[in-house]
Amino acid sequence: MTTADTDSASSLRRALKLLRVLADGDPEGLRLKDIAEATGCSQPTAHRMLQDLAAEGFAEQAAGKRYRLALDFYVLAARAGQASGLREAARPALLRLSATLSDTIFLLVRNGFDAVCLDRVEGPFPIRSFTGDIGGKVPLGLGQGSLAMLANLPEDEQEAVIRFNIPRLLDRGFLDEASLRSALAQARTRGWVNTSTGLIPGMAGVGVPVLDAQGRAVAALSVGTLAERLNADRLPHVVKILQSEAQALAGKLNPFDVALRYPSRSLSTIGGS
Amino acid sequence: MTTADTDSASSLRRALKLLRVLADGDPEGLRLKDIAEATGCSQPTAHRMLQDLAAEGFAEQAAGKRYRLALDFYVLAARAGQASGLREAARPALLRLSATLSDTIFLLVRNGFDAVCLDRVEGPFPIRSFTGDIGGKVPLGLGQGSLAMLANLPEDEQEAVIRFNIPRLLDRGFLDEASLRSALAQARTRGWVNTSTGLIPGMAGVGVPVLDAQGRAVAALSVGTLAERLNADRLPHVVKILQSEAQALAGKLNPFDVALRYPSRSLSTIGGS
DNA sequence: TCAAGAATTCCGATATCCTGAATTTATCTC
DNA sequence: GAGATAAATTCAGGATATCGGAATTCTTGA
Repeated sequence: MTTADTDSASSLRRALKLLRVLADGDPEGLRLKDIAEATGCSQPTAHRMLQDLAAEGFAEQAAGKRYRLALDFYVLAARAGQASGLREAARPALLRLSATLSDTIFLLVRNGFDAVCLDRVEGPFPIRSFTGDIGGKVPLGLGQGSLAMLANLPEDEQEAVIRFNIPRLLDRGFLDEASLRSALAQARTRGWVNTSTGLIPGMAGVGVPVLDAQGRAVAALSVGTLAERLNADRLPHVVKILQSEAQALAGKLNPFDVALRYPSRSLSTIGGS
Repeated sequence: MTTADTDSASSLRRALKLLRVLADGDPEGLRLKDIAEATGCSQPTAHRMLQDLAAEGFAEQAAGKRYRLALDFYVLAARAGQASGLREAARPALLRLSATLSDTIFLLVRNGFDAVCLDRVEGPFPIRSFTGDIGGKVPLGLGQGSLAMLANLPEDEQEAVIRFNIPRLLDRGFLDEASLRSALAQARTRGWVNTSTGLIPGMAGVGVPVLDAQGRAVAALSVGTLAERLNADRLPHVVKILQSEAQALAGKLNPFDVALRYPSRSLSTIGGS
């Protein structure tokens, strides 16, 4: 709690919070009153911020006076940057995997103590997953890809993440620390994860890490499918093809230094909030 | 120039400009000094804004003190594009089209006076296009999909767009207003556009509009390929399959009210800047 | 049609933000 | 490897833009 987020913050930070509110809210748009309430600022203030956001193309007013994020925001993010670099680089792999396996494929990256779904290509089967849509977050350790990444972090980081995430994992139905650690050990030695034990009934998946030059996990590719589609016959094939794509992707990533934004400030920031 | 962007603007708008600078800049990150210069504010000011952005997870410091956009920004943006859920809804169609035609498929939406590339699935052939990557913009009227959308706007809107875009189109190699209007008329009656006349040598494409319940274009599907791959034999087939997907997509869109953000403020806003 | 609620505008007080200078840190050259 | 240069970061005072309450206009629902 070095920098409290409860009380006063700079006007910029309040505006950014406002953006978050918009992003989390109904895609159809939010009413000014609700926005003001959610951000904790007065109605005129929210209104003025939204005016500025709209003037810059970051927000727009839909029918019914509702405010929502505008396309420019998306365009900006899509255009450039490290995250989208990875996404662009991985897109062909996702498409190939999806076409070959006829299943839903996820691209995850690590962000602090979470795994974030950067991209997803849907297969023909209806899937339920923790990660959910693009942009969805899960604690590191929950789910195939998420677990695969956690297993391939440097010792100390892994330990810090585990300590921080254990309560969150338990909250979401995970068994206990011992089984997490044994799963991690297995994942590290085998190089892949499968979740047939399924916290989600009827679902199963395989996740493999994408490693950087130092052998640390920077991302993960994973498959989510129906449990019946991951039988003993098919599993080895799925693992093999996933690993092959992950390795190819890792090769392309060499020039990138995917920032883990971990040791510097984020630990205290995230831990403290 | 109602609201000048040259001189003073609210601090929020300056911060948003800063975000633009970051997005446009080197993915590896930008130096504080250059950021300050690009945004036109002093170095300490830029620094403070970046601190706030970093604290909220919108920016981060890569190695070498360089600043760049951070993951949270992309996560948020991923949802901004979903304003209409269009991208998710269209994804399967894009994949089918790409698989069937073995060509590059674009999903475009209208945004003010531009067509924006919301999604793209690459085919095996190397393509050059105006729209470029995801997030890329072109003036309405330039390119297959862009033209298909413009052709299917309500009269008055179309007229306003044409007036505004003519100079921009001429700048980019378009012939003249008369040929634009005849192309639009043809596009409207036929229901599709093909650009074999190619402003880009060797390239050709087909674009069809995605219409809402009122018959207005809200999006477009288009194919971009090598001119030799769009011969008289194949063209009808491509048109047919594109139209069929566009129609199916339009059906899915019924419940949505895709805001055109047009008549209210955007015209003056965009026109004035 | 009326009424209640929401959105937008206005205005004064004040907290916040900006500019300039100083200090620390990194980078470059030899 | 060490000095010098340039950038990054911190600090403080003063000006200004920001904030919130109240009034007005507009919309929504009865």
